[in-house]
Amino acid sequence: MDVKPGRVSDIIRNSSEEDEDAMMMDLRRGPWTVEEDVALMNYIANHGEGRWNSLARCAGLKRTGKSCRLRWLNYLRPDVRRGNITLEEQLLILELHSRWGNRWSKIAQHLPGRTDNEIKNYWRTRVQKHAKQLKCDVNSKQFKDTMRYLWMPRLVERIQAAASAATAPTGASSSITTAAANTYHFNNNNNSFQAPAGAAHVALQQATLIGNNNDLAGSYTTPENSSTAASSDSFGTQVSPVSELTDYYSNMSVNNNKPSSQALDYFQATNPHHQVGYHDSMTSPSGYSFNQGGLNSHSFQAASAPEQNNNGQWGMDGGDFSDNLWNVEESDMWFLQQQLGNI
DNA sequence: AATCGCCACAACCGCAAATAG
DNA sequence: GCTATTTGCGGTTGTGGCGAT
Repeated sequence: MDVKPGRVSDIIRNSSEEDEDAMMMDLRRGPWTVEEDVALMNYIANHGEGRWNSLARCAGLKRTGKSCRLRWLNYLRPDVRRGNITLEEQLLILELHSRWGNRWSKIAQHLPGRTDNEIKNYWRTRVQKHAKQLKCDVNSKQFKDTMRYLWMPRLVERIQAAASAATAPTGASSSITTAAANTYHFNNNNNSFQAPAGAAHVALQQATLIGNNNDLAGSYTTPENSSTAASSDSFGTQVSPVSELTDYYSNMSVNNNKPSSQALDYFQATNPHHQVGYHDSMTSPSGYSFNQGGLNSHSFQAASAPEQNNNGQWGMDGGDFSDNLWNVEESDMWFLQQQLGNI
């Protein structure tokens, strides 16, 4: 979403305690400007984060400490990962939410670089939308079973397919150029961030941060390449090895595909106690049964779903592969609706 | 070309827990 | 131990973008 510079109307004027303080001090709220972002980044680069109220004052920002903290954590922090939620991340979110419910910050701890806000937004916009389209409550047993027995196995399939396809050349490299043009640079000489020359605020929305001091080190994935990087990025190492999903995804046949994703490995851990993989017919605890035909990639491809191309492939019509991974979510909806129709 | 409605996401709000003084 | 302040979290809202009409 593009963010326009603040307006006069953004000056606070209502009545909570913090707002009254804010009004007394003529504090701003609403979208952040490039100048504010740079001021905040520079201050944190030199003094570190914490003590947000005093930080806001000392940095010369007419913002509440709360607002500064949120801006930093959810947006400016160098390690914040932007761009589409990858398939692996979707899978993790579904799994972790089924375990912990709306504990967004806890879930976010297992998705490096993702913020609780981003995950919460994903859940509300995507997952709840699916529940709505399936005409069931997002917290209902039926929807949870649908996620567990249909959607998640389907995601695993797609991750595997993506891993195979990733070995083929893609045309994703051009995105790097775009990102580079919208990049904030950290100047090591004077410990300051510099906005790109003539930066419109819209550029900030897609900018990556490149820092090279102790606190702000490294370069970060771009919105465009974050999806294609899914199979080899920083998943897994912080993820608990214990998953209920392993019960369902154990012994999955991966002989023909060799996914490199650690996240997928996470869901494929061998469990000697269970011989039934997701390709087999399953009956959910609440009594819904899901036949293997719907979960079999061959029969699935043979069906006349809306986004199937002439080659019987999913979304691989010559466009950017990461886009297709994302857009294919609609075919998931079609697929889930077909399956539920058979129940 | 203009308008409308929906969607996604950044930012805000209120509350509770943690920490400082 | 008490109070004030700060931090963290989950829920909600406001707004720009974009497709449909």
